[in-house]
Order: sequence, then structure tokens, then C-alpha cells
Amino acid sequence: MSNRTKQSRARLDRDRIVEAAVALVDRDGIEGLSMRKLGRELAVEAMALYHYFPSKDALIDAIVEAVVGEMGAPSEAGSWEERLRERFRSYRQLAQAHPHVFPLVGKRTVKSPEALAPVEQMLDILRGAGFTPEQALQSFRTLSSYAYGYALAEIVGFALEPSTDGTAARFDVRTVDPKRFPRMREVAPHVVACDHDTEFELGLDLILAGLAAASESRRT
Amino acid sequence: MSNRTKQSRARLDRDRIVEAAVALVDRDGIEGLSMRKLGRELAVEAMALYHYFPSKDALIDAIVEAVVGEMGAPSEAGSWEERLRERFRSYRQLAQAHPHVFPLVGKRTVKSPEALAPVEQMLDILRGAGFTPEQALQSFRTLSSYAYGYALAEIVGFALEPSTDGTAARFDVRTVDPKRFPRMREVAPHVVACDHDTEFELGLDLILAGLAAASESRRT
DNA sequence: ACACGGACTGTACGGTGTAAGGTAACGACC
DNA sequence: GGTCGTTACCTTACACCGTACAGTCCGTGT
Repeated sequence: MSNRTKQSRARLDRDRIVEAAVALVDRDGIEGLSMRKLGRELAVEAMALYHYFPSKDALIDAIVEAVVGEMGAPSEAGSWEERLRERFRSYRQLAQAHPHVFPLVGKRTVKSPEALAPVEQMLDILRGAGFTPEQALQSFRTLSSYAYGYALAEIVGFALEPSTDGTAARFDVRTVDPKRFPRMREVAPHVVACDHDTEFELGLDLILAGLAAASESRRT
Repeated sequence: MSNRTKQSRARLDRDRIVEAAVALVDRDGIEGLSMRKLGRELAVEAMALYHYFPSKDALIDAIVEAVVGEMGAPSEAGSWEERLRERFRSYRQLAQAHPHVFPLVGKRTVKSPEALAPVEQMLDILRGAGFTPEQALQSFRTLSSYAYGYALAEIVGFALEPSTDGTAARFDVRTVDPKRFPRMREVAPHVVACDHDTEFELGLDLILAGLAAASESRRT
């Protein structure tokens, strides 16, 4: 017994693989994920993984679903605006918790119903607020377009933002030619001094207010 | 003379490479772009390309910049709202013209000032509308988050949307369990019947109106 | 005790990006 | 016109990739 070689020799299973894969991607980025490397991490040959996933793509789908699954259950309290804000805050937190995974959330159309729970929740909140099904769907798409775009931009850096990684050779607004790009120069100080948390929330409120107004006027 | 081997033996140059690369990506997707394949397309060995680009990544940056460059000059006529709408319409058209390149537009922080011309233009329009530099920057980020998110979602398919590619095994709202996902079922008919052109514009107007109102109230 | 079946390994193939060095054609100069 | 240096391109090679296919080992049921 216990030739378990340390203990990393525990039997493989889907969840263990996905967990290790998420950790690996969080550390090395998606480019850094390879079947052999992941196998090494689990003390297993690369091909062993193919007993649990038909392809690397399927593994990546599972990674995305696992991360989306980290959005907890919605709170039932508060106005519909507050409840929606909470959902989208939670959504954006995924981006901060897993910046290398999050871009894939939008890129892979999720297929398992489980991962679509947040969609159902948001639609439900909107319907409860009095939106028609069509309005609810449209509002959902508007809100999530904004939220996804914002969260993604935050990850890779907004336009004009100095690159966060060490690579210096990047572009810097503060050194750009003021003759050719006066507006960019003008806003340069505000580029660095920016609280994305409150800015995100402001945009969300703006859209929510607009949607509420549109829904009101329609109902008259 | 004219052992030009058909004529494809014309001298290489950066623009010719980028043009071929964009065509290749448009056809085969980003995954389908490899140095060898691109070389074949240009009747040249893969390594020849490295005389014009230090790496494949640099090539991809050039691809993105070329595509962004397809946004024409802004029209000078109309209200600031109309002019902004025109800019973002043009932005979204990039996604439709180059669906496989567009996702990279947000993923690579563009470094060449040339590719940032649209940013300068949008900031200028906002400043001309009376926004402070800070408001202009914030409005720009809100608008472009939405526009990027929407255009991207359109490319990969919005949540719930039936997959456009032939692969049938995907998810379909219309067959989902109505007990577990009543809201999704409810909106299913509206998912397929959706004019993204007008929906995009509606969202844009909503945000523009909100920004204008916020700017007004601030100025009081 | 033995056979079976599932979990895992070994090997191999065709592809990838790109480092290093070779080669051939061209323009400039004496 | 001959020489030379530079540029443009090719050849080879390496390490790595996803994964098809076949083999091996081990726990379990009988």
C-alpha cells in the first residue's frame, strides 16, 4: 500500500483536472496551457487527460464553465436595480479573479445550461421589474455587452492606459505628440488617475436608468 | 527576365504580407494563421517573413492595426451625437468585415499612434460637445466598452443565440427545460427575431442620452 | 484463480514558432 | 568590369504542440 508516490497519485477525475487547469491558466495564461504541462502538474501523462475530455477544446470549455460557476447565487433583497448591479458586479469579479480565463467567457458560447444560470437570473430580475420578455432580453444584451466590454478592457488595459506589464517599449499617452493628438494629451492625467470600480458602476447606473425610462415610456 | 515563376515572385514587403495575412485570417481564422501557411500563400519560405516582422506576434499586431485603419475618416457634419454614432457604427462594421480579426482589436493594446486616431477623434467630438476632459474620457470608455462588447457578442453569438456554424450539438434555447429556465424559454422567440443593427443603435442612443444628461447636470 | 475492463503509459506523426547559418542576387564604387 | 558589402531569401534544426493508436498494468467480480 501507499506506493502512492507522495500522494499526487490520487485517482484522476474531471473536477481535479479542471481545477488544476484553471490554476495553470491563472498562472501562465491560456498560451501556457498545454496537455503535457497539465499532465505533469497532475503527475500523469498527457494522454491520460483524454479519458476525461475528448479534446483540449472540451477542456477549455470546462474551464470556462467552472469559472462562470463561481458567480454565486443572486441576493434576493433590494430593488431590481440593486439586484442587477449585484449580478454584474459579480460578473466583473470573475474578470479580476481569473483575468486569463475571462476573455474566453465571451469567446466560447457556453452550451451547458448550468453555466447559463446567471442569464436566467438576470432575465428573471428584469421580468420582475415589469419589462416585457422582449424588453428584458434587449436590456440584458445591452447591459452584458457593456459589462463584458468593460471588464475585458480592464484586463488588457483600456486604450491609452500605460501597459501594466513590465514591457516598457509600449505606448504612453503622456509622451505622445500634442500637435497630432491634443485630446489624448489633454486627458492623459485622468487616464492614470481612474477608479475603475466606481466608473464601472456609473456606466451601469446610466444604462439601468435609461432602460427603466424606456420601459416606463413604453408602458404608458 | 521573367523567371518570376508566374508573377507571385514579386518582391515581398510589409504591406503585401499584412494584406495576405488579413486575407488568410479572414478565411481560416486566427488559429489557421501559421507562418508556413502564410509563406506558402506568398510563394516564400516561412523564415522569409522574419525579415519584415520580428515575430508572429508582431505580425498579428500589424494585422490588427491594418484592420483598425479601415475605419475611415469621421464625417464633420451633424450633431455631436450623430458624429459619435457614425464613429461607433464604423467601429462595429470592422467586426462584420473581419469577424476573425476583430476580437484581437480589444485583446492587443494598440501601440502605434496611427491606430489610435479613432480614439483621438471620439475624444475630440466629446470635448466639442462641452464635456470636460475627464467626462470625455469616461464617456469614451463607457461607449467603447458597450460597442466592443456588443460587436464581439454579435460575432461569437449572444448568449442563448443558436450557433451559426453547422455544428448541431450546440445548445438551443427552444429546447431547454422550461421548468428550470422559464425566463429563457419565454424570451426564446425574441432571440431569433432580432435586428442587431437597430438594437445596437438603441443601446448607443441610450448611453449617449445618459451621458448628455450627466454632463448637463454637472455643468449647472 | 482468472479473466475482464477501465485507467494510464509509450510511441509516433504531422504540425507549430523561430534560432542559426548559408547562399545568391543586386547596387555602389574603384 | 571586377570586387565587395548588403539585403533578401532559403535550409536546417530544435523544442514543443495536439492527439491517434496500441500496449500495459491493476482492481474488481466471479
